[in-house]
Amino acid sequence: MRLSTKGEYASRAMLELALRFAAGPQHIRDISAAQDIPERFLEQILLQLKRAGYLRSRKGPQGGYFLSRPPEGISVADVIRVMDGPLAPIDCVSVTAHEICPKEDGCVLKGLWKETRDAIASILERTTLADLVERSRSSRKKTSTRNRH
Amino acid sequence: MRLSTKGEYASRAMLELALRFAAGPQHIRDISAAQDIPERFLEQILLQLKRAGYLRSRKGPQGGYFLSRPPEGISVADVIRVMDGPLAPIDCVSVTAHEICPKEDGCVLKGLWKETRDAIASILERTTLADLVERSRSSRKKTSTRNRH
DNA sequence: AAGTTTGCCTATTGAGTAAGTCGACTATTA
DNA sequence: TAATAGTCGACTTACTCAATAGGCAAACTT
Repeated sequence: MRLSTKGEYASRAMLELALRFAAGPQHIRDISAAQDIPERFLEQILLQLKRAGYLRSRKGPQGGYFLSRPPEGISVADVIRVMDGPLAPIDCVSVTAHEICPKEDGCVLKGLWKETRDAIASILERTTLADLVERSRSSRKKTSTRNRH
Repeated sequence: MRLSTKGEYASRAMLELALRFAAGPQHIRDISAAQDIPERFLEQILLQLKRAGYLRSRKGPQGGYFLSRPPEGISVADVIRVMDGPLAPIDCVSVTAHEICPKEDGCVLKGLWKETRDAIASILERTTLADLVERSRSSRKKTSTRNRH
């Protein structure tokens, strides 16, 4: 039940972009540095997220990446599905990659996998980047009040 | 968030063994046939589950595998952990493979992964092989009354 | 217009894992 | 003692993951 490194990096990068949403385009290099993600690897990840429609970009100096819509409109599930595919533990219970199970009869395990899928999806779908930003800001306030820019 | 084939096969095999728990040792071959799992592959899986303490075996004619304790005492989480390792999406929130996160401060995502892990674990830990057997029997009764042996 | 900055795209690599196969060995029982 | 069945380790094949690299295209600067 593992999340790929790519999926984790993508989540972190999107969070970073959500945190700086108001500040306009962000360079790959800066996101890479802020979140400690290999630059060339991050490049591919952002590109993938762009192709999926969650990011837009601008070239040249003052260029960079930015969310294609406000953080409220993008869930963690959206991000992970782009990077890692369906959330379901196995395909026969996936909503996005539904595949007919040859063993239709009394496959009790199928019910269990579906339950699992729904539990995962319900958490990741209702959690938006805006939620993460909010949590991030409130936890930062509690621990220390440093405002690095 | 994928379950490996091995994890799925293991679950199916254990369910099969739970269904036939009263009948004594079951041959690899029969489990393989009943659940449509490659025989030599299943061999390894059962061996692994044996080493983990969930199965016992007997050699020679009338030999085979059987659960080391009643189906109530083995959860699906137990089985999957043997085959695929920790249930957690990433190691820093795993109970079994806990690893210190270098980015301690305000890692909001960590909270989310933990929530996800707990949701998965709660389902798979409370579901025992006995539960699956029960569900299997009641659903079999509903759809048809064929009793293949 | 030239040059710099930045993202865009494709290919490649190296490591590791996943899924499955194989051959020989050992214990049990008829 | 022959047949049955599990045990063990090695091997294979294909694929995926994580990352790197090279050149291209757009945009901004001077």
